[in-house]
Amino acid sequence: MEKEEKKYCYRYPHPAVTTDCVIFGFDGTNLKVLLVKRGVEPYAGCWALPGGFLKEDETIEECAARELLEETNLKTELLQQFGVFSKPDRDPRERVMTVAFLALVKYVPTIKGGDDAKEARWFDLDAMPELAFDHKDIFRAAIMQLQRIIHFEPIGFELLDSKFTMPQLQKLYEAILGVSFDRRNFQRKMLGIGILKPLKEKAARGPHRTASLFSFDKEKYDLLKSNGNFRIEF
Amino acid sequence: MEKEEKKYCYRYPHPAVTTDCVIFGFDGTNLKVLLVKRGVEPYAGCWALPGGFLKEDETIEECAARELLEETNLKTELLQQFGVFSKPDRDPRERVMTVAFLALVKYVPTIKGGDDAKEARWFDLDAMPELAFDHKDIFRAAIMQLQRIIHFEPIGFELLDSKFTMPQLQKLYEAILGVSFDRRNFQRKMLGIGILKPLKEKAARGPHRTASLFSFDKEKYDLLKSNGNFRIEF
DNA sequence: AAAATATTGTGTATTTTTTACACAATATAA
DNA sequence: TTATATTGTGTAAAAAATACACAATATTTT
Repeated sequence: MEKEEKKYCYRYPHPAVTTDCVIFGFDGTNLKVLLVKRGVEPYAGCWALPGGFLKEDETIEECAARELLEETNLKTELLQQFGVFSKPDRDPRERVMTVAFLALVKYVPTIKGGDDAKEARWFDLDAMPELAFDHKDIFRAAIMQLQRIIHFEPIGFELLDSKFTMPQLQKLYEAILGVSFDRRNFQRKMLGIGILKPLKEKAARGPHRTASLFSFDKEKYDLLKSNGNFRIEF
Repeated sequence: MEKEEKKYCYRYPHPAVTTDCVIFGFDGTNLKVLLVKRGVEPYAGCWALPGGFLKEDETIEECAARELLEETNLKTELLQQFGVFSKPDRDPRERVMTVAFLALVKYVPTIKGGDDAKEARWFDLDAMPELAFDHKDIFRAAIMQLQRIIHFEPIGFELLDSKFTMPQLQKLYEAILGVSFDRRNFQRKMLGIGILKPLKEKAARGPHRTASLFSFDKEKYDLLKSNGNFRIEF
């Protein structure tokens, strides 16, 4: 290790900087998180949040987007930083500070891992494995962030298919907030916000009455957002 | 410059890391921000957010608290990170990434500058000077963060004296949110939350009727907070 | 000493929003 | 054909938000 060429030199100590992404997906019933299995030490074989080192000419946002694509081949619907984790000894190799990102993606069951053929898969929130580094702390902070931003961002539409039923939307909100809503009141509230477009189509999915489909009305959302009038209270 | 000893060497490029604090105070009428005048290049003589470089063995939070104390001699009532600013060219010297903090302090008119005798003073939000680096962006993000957290944190009590009147509290909320409230409805809402202790004392301050004083009931607040029931809607 | 001024304390009626709640319709599976 | 599970739909009651006005009082001015 000491033999490696060290060509980046500074007068003062600089930490290494990484991004780590907590990627949420929704399979229709459960909220899930995407983890990758580490191939190298430290924590080889351990599950971890996807992430990697900041490059010289990219912003922290560009780094997160690049790493996420490289490791999971997923397109993000929302990617937002929510915290810096900087305990000096959080990485045994050297000082590494990480900027944590919350990512929302449309769920696809099987993830094609990254270039380095890392295994990647979804975990239910209540069946998470041990995580490398301080990733458990980052994960916990991400859940709280998700519960916070649900009031200010239409995150349902990032996580659901472009056409979805009201019960699907409700299940998603219930999964994120860990509560349950009255079906009729939930629907009234959502429609009242004015960013749902009712479609003519229906979605048949089982031995019961068919649910109608909706889509996200992005124009109306952008209008509300720009007027500062978008807010969902529960 | 090139003659300086460069003793911290790495295999890959590492950015320098700083913290910058957007420090808010309230003088009873206006919300204010504390700025320091830079003594050295780059941007010598220019106003900037107080901040400085991360040391080897401190977390980013410890760095922010240390820098804030060193540069302003103020005790913070609330200190919370809200964003990373990382454009590769934001500092002309070298790559410097900054973690931005929001700080709330009890207002004192005159600030005793830091060790390096930097000038430090309060500015009204609508009379800010030009700022160094990308500090204008950081400042704007801080205002938005403040407007966001006012719904989840009792920030009035961080910014006001330990005893305060209802009109003072109202003026503060109005200053932060940029709106005005009906006096009676504001009082009813605030008292309804249940974290205000009415005091026997009164505060005489002018040619008019005296206002009663209140204090913050931290015990009740902690109780509400731990039950997840603290939220102020406007 | 009296009057003027500015600001505080206080309550109610109206509107809006939230909550609680039940039964008929229908797509599939048995 | 029947059973099953889930959807669509409306109303009444409770709670919360809003709009609004006048009497009280500490200081300053006359």
